[in-house]
Amino acid sequence: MSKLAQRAQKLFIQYLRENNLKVTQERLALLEEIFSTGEHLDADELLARMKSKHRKVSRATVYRTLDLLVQCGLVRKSRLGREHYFYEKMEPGGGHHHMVCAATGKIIEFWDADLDERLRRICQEHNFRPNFISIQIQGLSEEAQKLEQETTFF
Amino acid sequence: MSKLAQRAQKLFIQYLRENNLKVTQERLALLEEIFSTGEHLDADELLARMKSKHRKVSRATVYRTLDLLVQCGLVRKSRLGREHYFYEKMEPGGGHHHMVCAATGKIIEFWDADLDERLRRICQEHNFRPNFISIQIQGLSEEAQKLEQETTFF
DNA sequence: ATCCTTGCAAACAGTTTGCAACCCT
DNA sequence: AGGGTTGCAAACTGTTTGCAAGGAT
Repeated sequence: MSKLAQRAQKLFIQYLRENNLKVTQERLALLEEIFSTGEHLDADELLARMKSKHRKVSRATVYRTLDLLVQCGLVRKSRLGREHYFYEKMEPGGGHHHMVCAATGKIIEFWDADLDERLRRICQEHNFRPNFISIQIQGLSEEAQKLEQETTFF
Repeated sequence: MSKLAQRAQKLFIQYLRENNLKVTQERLALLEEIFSTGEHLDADELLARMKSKHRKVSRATVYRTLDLLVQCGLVRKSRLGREHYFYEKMEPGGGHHHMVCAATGKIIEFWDADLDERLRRICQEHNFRPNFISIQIQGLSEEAQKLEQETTFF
């Protein structure tokens, strides 16, 4: 288990205790799985991974635990232009933005400090606190561009 | 009917004819309603408006017509961090971005030329054609900030 | 007359929830 | 022991689809 994962577990347990919630096998196993993998995953993916690797957990528990993790700030939940939510672990200083292909759903991550700074200023102007910023650019990825016939009038 | 709406209708009819589709009452009425109102609306809102104003149209037809309008570039469809899609008419030169409150779902529109330019450059770097850019910033609006107790560890 | 479109209701996908059995503390 | 938690299945929300009746060309 990585150092980050260990820290996350500690924080999660702390959060659970503080709120009179139980530290269960399922919750710890889910947290571990989330922090042991790459970036984006949706509930089904997580469920499948749990089924194959650690331990069987019900779909309901997956959703309920993800909810808890979002509430305590260890995971962020977004809807990137597609049909379902996806989740990703929060990493200290691991800020990044997303670019989403409107046709294929492909997600590209990128980071641009200038952009970030400008965004924060814009948020300020609108009295909007950017506790976490997640940009979503809809566009067409390379692959999609090949298939596309454009029909834009304006 | 505004000039923009008229132009949209003309283009829509042209699009329909070119594709061997029929110019029906329902389609025209839906287009008119979309172009006669403000910015964002979801399928249900549109359905409700049709029910009260012009003419009853079925939910299925609403979705099917919206699809057509998206395909011919007169309407854009996004998912702004929330549970359903929303649609908005395309206006020539009416580019704008969205900021979405992660808590309340409130949508703020804004425009920032610098930001736009920077985004286009980033898209280029990733071989991503931004046929339309729609940023989504997740954050907390003023109202939500009042209710919120922060629990962010990182 | 032909073929497309509509409306209905059923199907669907992803997510949420009520409840009895179960597990943490 | 007690109260939160799990798993199951049913409920739910938003969207899509099959099919018979109706409308556009």
